[in-house]
Amino acid sequence: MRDVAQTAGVSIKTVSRVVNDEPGVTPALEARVRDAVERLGYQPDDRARYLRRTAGTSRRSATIGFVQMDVANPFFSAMFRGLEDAAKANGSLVLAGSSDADPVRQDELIDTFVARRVDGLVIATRRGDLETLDRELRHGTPVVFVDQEPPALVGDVVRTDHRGGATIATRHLIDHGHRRIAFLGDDPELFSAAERRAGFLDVMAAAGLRAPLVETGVVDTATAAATTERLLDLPEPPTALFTAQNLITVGALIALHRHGLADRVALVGFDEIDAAELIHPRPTVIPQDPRRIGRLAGERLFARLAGDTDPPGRTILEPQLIPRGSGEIRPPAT
Amino acid sequence: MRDVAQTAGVSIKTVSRVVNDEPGVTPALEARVRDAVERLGYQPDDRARYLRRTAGTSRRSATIGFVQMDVANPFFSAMFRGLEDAAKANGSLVLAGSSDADPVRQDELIDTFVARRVDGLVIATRRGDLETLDRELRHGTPVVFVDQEPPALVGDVVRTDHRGGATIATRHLIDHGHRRIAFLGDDPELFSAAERRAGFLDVMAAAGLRAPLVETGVVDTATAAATTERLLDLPEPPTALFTAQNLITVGALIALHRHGLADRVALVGFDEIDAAELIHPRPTVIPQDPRRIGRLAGERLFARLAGDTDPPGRTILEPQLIPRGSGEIRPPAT
DNA sequence: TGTCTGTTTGACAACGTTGTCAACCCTAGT
DNA sequence: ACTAGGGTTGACAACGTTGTCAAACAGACA
Repeated sequence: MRDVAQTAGVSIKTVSRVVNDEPGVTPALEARVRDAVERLGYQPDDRARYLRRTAGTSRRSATIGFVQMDVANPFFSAMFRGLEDAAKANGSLVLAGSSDADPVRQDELIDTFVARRVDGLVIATRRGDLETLDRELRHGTPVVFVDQEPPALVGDVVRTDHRGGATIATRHLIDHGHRRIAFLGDDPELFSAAERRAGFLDVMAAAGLRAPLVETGVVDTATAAATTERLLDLPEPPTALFTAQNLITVGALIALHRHGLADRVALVGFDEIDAAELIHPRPTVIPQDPRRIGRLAGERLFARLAGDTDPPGRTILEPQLIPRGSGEIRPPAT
Repeated sequence: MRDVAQTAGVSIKTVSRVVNDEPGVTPALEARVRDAVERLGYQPDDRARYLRRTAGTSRRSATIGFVQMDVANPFFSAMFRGLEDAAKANGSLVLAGSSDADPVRQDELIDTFVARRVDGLVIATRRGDLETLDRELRHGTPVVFVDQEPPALVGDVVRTDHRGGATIATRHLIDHGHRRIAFLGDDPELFSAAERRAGFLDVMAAAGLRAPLVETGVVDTATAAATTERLLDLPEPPTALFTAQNLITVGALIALHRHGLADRVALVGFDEIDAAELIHPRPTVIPQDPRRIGRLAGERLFARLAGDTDPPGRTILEPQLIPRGSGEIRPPAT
């Protein structure tokens, strides 16, 4: 900027005025400055700009931080996109990092984001405790939790009704005559996984059914396939599966195909899966809407930044079941 | 930081020394400072830090910018992850934005990233011309192009050998006896799409075959399905399809299934598709490795930042065909 | 005891920008 | 011709941090 001022033969303040479209600059001078800007390829430094501005008006860094489990997971990348849409509407950018469900990495990311003075944080946390966050919350940085819910309601939450979705899925299978229903879910340390399991157990108990086939800690497709095969080999195998996450659904379907049981054992999955149209039987699922979750989380955040001081609240999305075939298979006559 | 200094009863420089682990601070003072930092929940402001540092040692903002078509596209989110891995290894973060293949939005993103003084840019550009980039390149900001290639080799390029992959796919179909092969590809304004089409046409010509069934501008699954149905209804329908992108492959498969021709018409697709194991017949594909592309792009960028001044070069990944069934279907005896 | 050395500490400028305010110029009104 | 007033311009401080350098202090040696 100093160079530009020198080239144009004006003070740096005048250059500042021109690049900020402030009124009160003679057209002739403005033209000289713009010309110099062009020639030198000058671009203002937002870091210095925001540094100075935080004092006067309450300008922000126009950046929000998104801590997720894994950027490459379609569920999170769709959420990312929703968040980006909200950020764009508010002239902001999104800094994103993957925690891989590692609490240490998660804290590192939060620290780094805060050091850069992001205006707010959106977090899909695995962790129960939130020591690191405490500091930021005290600092006044707004935090929105997505998908997962922290033990205490220290910030807004946007998520699917995991428990309700699981309830619908389980009831659907019971209504289609199933009694021996297996549950396959992720690590119950995750709020979402625990809730889905709880929903399953609720409905089973309410229907007076025992639930001996509850598998947790199923983290990927391969494990899901292996677990499913083990269940199918039991003396009394399940007549239906409730697979409580997208990767698990895919793994279970692979196992069913291998055993030639895809048309005999019912399956309802949580989350939509890609290419569902091409799979036989077409899978019945309870889809989430991650892009919407991301967008809503972003909107909550920007509402906070705009001055909303309501106590933290929950935005719960109610999922619906999409019957497509696999969930409507009836149990064998016995 | 001033507050911390006041609380601990020392100068702000001493606080700076403590938080930066500089040597030469009495243990007693250091303890007082650390205590004050803890009590006040102080966190240094990286913006100011880097602002000051750019002068002395050649410190960077420890941020790189990633301009992609769509964060939510699995191809790009995998690439994002690879880039993040490389960034993490270099203590950096990734700022990402979706251009939706809109040149205006793309330029906006580039401008914003540069205004934040990212250390480098990774760009998956749709665009032919690169006006906006010119300025950054002159400025010395390194740029790595991924997946797509700009008209002039103004920066490093990391991408799959689109043309070579298309060659392999086409030859594979010809080797299995096909003569009437249809091509379905994305907008040829995209470098990758143009290259794949060129590879297809090369091989067809070399084999002395005419290629009247070349469909371009197929941008999504629905269009791909409709186009495929139109082709199948021709008086002389193709006996094989080369679908030059993941979404197109899915759309074509849906159309084939609807017509009951999935076992009769051969198909080879560019890009891996999810749940391939579950689809019948299992799709033969030429997969790319987007995560690796992202990682390599990141490594090129950090090599540049470390002082590498070689002329810009290409890193081309050679894809391989995975035969899984759909590509090995032979044409009807006529 | 005086001096020299080395270690610890702090005052100050600077990074690139904008907010504040005073100085300046021009025009118009007396 | 002088002054008031408005519009244009620039000098300077400040944002939060670190680099530079000098001051202050302590200890060791003659």
